[in-house]
Amino acid sequence: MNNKPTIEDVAKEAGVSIATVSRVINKQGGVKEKTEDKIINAIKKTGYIQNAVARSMKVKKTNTIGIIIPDIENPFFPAVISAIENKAREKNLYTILSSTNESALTEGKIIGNFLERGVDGVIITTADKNNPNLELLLKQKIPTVAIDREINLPSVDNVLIDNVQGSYEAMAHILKNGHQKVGIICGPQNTTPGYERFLGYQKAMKEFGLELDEKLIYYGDFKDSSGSKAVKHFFELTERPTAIFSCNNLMTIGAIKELRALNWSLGSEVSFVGFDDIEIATFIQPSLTVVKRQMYELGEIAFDLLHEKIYSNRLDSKKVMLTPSLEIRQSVNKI
Amino acid sequence: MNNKPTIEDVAKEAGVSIATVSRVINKQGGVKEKTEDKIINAIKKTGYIQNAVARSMKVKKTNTIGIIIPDIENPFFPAVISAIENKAREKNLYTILSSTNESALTEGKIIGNFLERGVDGVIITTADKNNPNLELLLKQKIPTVAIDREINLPSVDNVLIDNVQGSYEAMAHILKNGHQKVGIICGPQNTTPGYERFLGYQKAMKEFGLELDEKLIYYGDFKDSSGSKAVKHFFELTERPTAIFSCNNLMTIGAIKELRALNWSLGSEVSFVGFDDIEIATFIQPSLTVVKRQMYELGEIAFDLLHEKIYSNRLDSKKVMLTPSLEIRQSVNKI
DNA sequence: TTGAAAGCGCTAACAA
DNA sequence: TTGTTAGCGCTTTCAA
Repeated sequence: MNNKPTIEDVAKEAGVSIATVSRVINKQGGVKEKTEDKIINAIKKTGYIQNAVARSMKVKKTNTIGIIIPDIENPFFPAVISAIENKAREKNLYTILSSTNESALTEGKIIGNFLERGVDGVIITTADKNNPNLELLLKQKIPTVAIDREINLPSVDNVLIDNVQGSYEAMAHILKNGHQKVGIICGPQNTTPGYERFLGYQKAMKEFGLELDEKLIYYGDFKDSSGSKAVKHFFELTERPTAIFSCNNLMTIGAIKELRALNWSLGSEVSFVGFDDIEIATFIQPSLTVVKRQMYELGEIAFDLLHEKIYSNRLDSKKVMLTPSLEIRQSVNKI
Repeated sequence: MNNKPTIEDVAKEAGVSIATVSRVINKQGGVKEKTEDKIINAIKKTGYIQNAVARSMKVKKTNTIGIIIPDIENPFFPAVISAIENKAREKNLYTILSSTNESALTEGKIIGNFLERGVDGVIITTADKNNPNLELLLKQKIPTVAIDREINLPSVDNVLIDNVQGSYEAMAHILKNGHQKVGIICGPQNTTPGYERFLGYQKAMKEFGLELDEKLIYYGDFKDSSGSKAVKHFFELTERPTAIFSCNNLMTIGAIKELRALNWSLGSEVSFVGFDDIEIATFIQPSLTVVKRQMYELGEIAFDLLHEKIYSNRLDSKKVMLTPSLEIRQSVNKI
């Protein structure tokens, strides 16, 4: 940011006042065409670029929305972000993205930074819905939309998918095929998807008259390594599960890798359903049955809600729930 | 950004001047402990958060670096970004990410926006190395590091991988196995990787005494659809290639999908090597031989160069070249 | 249709 | 050790 030309340089060059220059920059009208031409030329000549920092200071708007996600390397998020970015660009809004790496501490820092920078709104998938730093957002009256993981604070909108329903359907599909011993690879229980997907599992088990078995419940962290650890754990059991349900994409990948390493045959020896579709699902044999959700839609709705919140000063707390669908392929065998 | 508490509110609350408050906020020392305590309390009481916009205006630093990538949904970039973000966070710098969707026009807008916001530096994988808007970055004296795709402008650093070498090795591996008709799925020729990977192909063909055949050269756009179109094109040839080399990950995925749709058997009927590793590579049968590169390292080096450029006012143009490696798996058969 | 000037919230030089 | 004050570059009254 070295001695760039300022609005004053342009004014001098054009022989007018800075107020007039400001008027043409912001297209407010009420400037003689001839004057405007002079100014436009002066802008070109000086290479002037409006200083958004100074502008933000006056208008108290940054035209920027902050996006906070837990893990940029989980392909689910780039898809959602892509949707948000496209919509934001249409509306001439800009996005700041930061990823917390599933750490509530980092999340707190990022929120602080976003507040300092003065974002107009925030879209967040929180690493921990009990993170006290989330309340900072409210204290500063920053319009906020939670996505994928619920935040129970007043005036925060939530765009969620019906995890219970999604995992219930997955489980029902497994159980209808006669499986009785079904292992689950859970996500963190302090996140909505982690908790709710486990709920769907429990609901299905109960409905089909089956008891929960602690040995068949593995608590993972949504990273692929826990998928592989879970499979190893299940494999070492004296009574192995005949089917496994994995609660997210990354853990599914880890699990499938481990299945292969262990020579535990997918489909014939152990059925499998994963939450979230993944690239490899249709490439492996048998292809993988998964719970699918509309990531693009999720991002778009979140953006629309945020936009509305920012520009209409809406203060209530809306909740949108999308229903995922079961994509039945070949990885569940009949018993 | 509604009537948030300002430094003045804190000063009033603590009964001191704003200068003193500023001193403790910025940890400059020279403040009596008792005064400092009063101020810290006042900050808590008022819920004050430093306004980074106003601060940036004075110190002419935003502590923000802009990252521009062509496609956030290409998993190569999240990996690189992740590395940059981690390093940036360590140094208390923040990142703004925007993706151009491979459009030079959008890229221009994003650059403009970054300039307006006053980023301290930019890391960019350009959609078009001839984009005239890139020069804006120089005019405004913004330290810039190009990553993956070269930018030939004075004072721009480049962190590249040796595409020629990588694709040469891939081709050499194919040709050594006796293949003579090798199709290539190229990327856009106005990008470094697109152009150079094609060069490596040509170099290998020449060295092995083979003629180029226009029918075996397909010009794609680095998206998966062109991978599948390319395979279809090759399949319809009266003399089909016995091996295919794909120039990026997404096109490889599209190509493999099409291979299956066409029942054109990978390995036995057509050998295949892809540039960049992909998740499915080790999941399919036969597993896919690929050119691998160090994405994390790429991001880290780029960040280090940028950081150095920003804080030492270095003006020369460094160039770092990383060498990719061939990961030989099973998708190339001997003829 | 234009210009002068106040002030956004902050930092830093200077003074006390 | 603390306070006063001049801007940073811009937008926006108010006046001309």
